[in-house]
Amino acid sequence: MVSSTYARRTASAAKPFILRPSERGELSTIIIRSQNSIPSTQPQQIPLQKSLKTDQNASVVNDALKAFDDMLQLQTQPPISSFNTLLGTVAKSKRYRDLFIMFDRMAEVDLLPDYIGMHILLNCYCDLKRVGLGFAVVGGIIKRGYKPNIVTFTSLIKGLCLEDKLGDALSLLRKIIGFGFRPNVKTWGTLVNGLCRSGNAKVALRLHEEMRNGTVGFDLKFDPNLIYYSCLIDGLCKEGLVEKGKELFLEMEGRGISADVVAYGALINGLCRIGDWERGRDLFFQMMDRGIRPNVVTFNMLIDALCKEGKTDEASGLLDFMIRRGEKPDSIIFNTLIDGYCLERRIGDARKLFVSMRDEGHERDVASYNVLINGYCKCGRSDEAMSLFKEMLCNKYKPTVITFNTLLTGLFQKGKVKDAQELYSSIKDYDLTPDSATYSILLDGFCKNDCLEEAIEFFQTLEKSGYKPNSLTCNCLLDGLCKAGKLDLASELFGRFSEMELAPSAYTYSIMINGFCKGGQLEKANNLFLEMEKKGCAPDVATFNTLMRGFCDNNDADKVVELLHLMAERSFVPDSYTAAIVVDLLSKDQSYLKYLELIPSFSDKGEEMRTR
DNA sequence: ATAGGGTTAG
Repeated sequence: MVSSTYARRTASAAKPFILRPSERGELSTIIIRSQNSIPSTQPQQIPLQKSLKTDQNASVVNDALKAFDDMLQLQTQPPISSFNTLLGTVAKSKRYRDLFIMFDRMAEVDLLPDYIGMHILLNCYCDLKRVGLGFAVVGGIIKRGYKPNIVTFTSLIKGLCLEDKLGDALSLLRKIIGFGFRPNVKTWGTLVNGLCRSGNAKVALRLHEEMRNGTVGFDLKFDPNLIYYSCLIDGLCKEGLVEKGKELFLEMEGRGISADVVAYGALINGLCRIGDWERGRDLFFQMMDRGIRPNVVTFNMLIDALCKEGKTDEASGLLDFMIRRGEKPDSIIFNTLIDGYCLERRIGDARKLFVSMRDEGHERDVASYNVLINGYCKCGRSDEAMSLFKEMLCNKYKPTVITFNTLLTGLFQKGKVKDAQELYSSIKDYDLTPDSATYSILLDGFCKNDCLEEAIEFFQTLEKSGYKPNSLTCNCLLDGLCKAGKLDLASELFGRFSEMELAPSAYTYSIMINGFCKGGQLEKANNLFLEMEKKGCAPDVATFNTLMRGFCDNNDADKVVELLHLMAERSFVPDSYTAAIVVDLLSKDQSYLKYLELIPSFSDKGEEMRTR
């Protein structure tokens, strides 16, 4: 190992520590007084500083920053490990902007970070989704004569996962295993988390099972812990595989690992999301019986679940209960409840809570505004949504892409195409970049407001700018073209999917099938239905419904019945659209009454699905 | 002194 170089400078070379607005867009700066100004013990805060009021770690971090500033000015420099401790504290609080300033300050006095310090920097880049810079740091680590270890690679794997480079993460893992590195439980946890967050919980589960069963194909010390299991359980639950999650939960406890509030939360949230509020509540009580104290996050899951069920008053009661238990509500809880009122179209109550937040000293954040703006938009009150937007700007809240996407949706819904276009062009003025959702909203908005030309033109501009539209964005235009009867243009765009390296989804096919059906080209619709299966894209209930609706409207009842049989064969659960088609079919021709027998077989399956 | 977990808004 190479020892770190300390070149010392006089204490006066170090500047007072001035923190700039951090990554999270905090509104002001704080100044930590340097020794030679006022010898105060407390860091001075300018009142505008928002995050610090709510951030419990803020004082710890501020103390660390002050100590760091002091240490840089000492005549006898403390050991590098002391700097590392402070770097580690700030890194843990995710105050990356401050962390970079610390590294800058160190560089100013020629104090090179050592092995640990470089890993803190590496991990920081990975968290910021700048894994390329992370690799550069690794290059620096090697250049300095250090050897990367499993910590180095775990950080890189996380960075790759965060940038959605799952394939690269996996091949890096394979490579280091080949080099003889031994991934540990944190490495596996990182990978499992990465897989789950990118919608690959099933892959994570397979990996888990292979490791557990010893069939993974390489030498492995499998020693899962609570956090590892929590990642997996949460990932499975988020993909709706709650029963698998429960199994893993039991497997974990079977290994003597007791669940904590997070592990329980994963399951409770999973159950709530699939609408199994009863079992979610039971689990909540079970958790409390075991002496595990629910916290704000747990309560938020339940409050959100109640809100989504339309039981906002009960949700509000639960919030009171939480407060009585001594948990301090945070902005997320309030935002959830405000959203609940909005969902119920109780915009007055939503506004009241929004106002009372400020009056009672609870910090609002940009999401509070976004939620309420969405509420107004959903109620068709886009003017009030826009005034709220202006109000948030006046109050120095920085809008996000979500703010714009919400407003754009609201404006298009009210047919205010010009306003929407204007708002869209203003996005860049806020240092924001539209995302794929913005593009979809624009395309969809143009199409639904009879501005097909604008939609086509916008799409072309996007492509010319080098942007690669994703399939969801293409679907918007595709749907617009189909609904406008421009089947030739739609077919052309559909035909370009592979050239654009996009895979049509079941939804894409449904759009095209619907287009052909409405255009009276039933055969083409049917061929597309057959084609999608050949290409490995499984139709879903909506695809069946679309095609059946086409045949039904075309009075081809036999074909509808054939498709109904096919659905039943494949254990599809029919929905209300399916039901409407069947009803239509029967009203057209009583002789199809005999096919009613299909319905009980469906509903049995539906029941089975629900109770499983 | 460096790597891994849960909640809201489109």
